Amino acid sequence: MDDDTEYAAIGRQVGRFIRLSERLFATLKWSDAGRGLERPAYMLLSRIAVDGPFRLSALATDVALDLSTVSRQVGALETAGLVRRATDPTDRRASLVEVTDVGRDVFEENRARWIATWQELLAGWTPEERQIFAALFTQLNQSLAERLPGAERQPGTTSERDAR
Amino acid sequence: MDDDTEYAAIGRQVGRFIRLSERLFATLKWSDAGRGLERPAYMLLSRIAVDGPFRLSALATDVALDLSTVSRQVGALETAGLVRRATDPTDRRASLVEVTDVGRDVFEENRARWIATWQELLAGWTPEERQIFAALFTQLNQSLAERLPGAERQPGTTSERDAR
DNA sequence: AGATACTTGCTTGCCACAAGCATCGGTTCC
DNA sequence: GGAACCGATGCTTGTGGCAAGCAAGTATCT
Repeated sequence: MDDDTEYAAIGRQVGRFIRLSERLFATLKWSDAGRGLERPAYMLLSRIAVDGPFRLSALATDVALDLSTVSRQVGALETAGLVRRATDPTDRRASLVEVTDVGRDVFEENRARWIATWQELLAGWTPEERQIFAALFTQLNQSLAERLPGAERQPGTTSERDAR
Repeated sequence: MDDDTEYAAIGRQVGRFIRLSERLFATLKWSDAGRGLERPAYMLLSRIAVDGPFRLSALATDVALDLSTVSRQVGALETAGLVRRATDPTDRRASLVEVTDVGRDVFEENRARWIATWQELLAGWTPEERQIFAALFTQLNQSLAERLPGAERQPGTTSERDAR
């Protein structure tokens, strides 16, 4: 009974959070050095910059986006010169996407800004709170990823989550 | 610094979470009894059902959506019969939106489903973890809301939904 | 041949911005 | 006192745009 309200509280906060963080994303100034890039492109850029060359398909499963979307976004990143494609020598159907020097700069700048945003947002928190929150959040994402349909993670080939 | 990575970790989880929860929303079956409602309509419905009659403008600030969007979604809800509008007697420009009986049923059903989802997702968590997480999450949303532009919330009494 | 890695065309959901309409509240003018 | 006016407010509607998925196509691998 009252247990309900506990879950309900979380559910409610989640709903609110999604909305708010969407707006947060939207209002952030992304350093794109004048290139007209979309928000999700930066998500991909950061994945690429952090975890080395990716195949498009690997990226797609990693961020839980349709391959077609990834294809377009990577295309945009490539046009903007933040990312470079090389055909996979072992399979010429596939491309390996990797970050360029410019791309890395842009990434670093955005990363710094993003981190600063969170430092600001979590200013009043104790280190323990931050730590616990991060841990629980990670755990939640884990469950979420497992629960989602189409999240057939085959261990081995895909080096998705866990990052650095 | 290592401090960076802590904030970075949270930031990263946030990004991931947004994506995942979008998919979670998308895969959820909303009880709409055959009415073709969009996802955000249910968000509004739940706000209306829980916190009584709302003015559209109050709803908009509450959920951090543009008034035009709210207007359309409420229109859809009204057409679907889940919600009813009455002109505010004290100000005939304004409408008070309130939930209908059917709307309440739909809301309850969705709420139950939503709660069940979270029970499932947080199955492995201890009560303490859930509680802490809920609290921190709430706090985070608070900071987020304050930080967002156009959120000129006064800390005192933030009940922007008096109206009635 | 059949699977795989991607690309491209199309549709849909969702959002914001801007212009417009009705109403309100206060001021001015008679 | 009341009519006329004026800017502010509550909402609606028109429009445009991004991002996501699906489906069909192309090239390549096995």
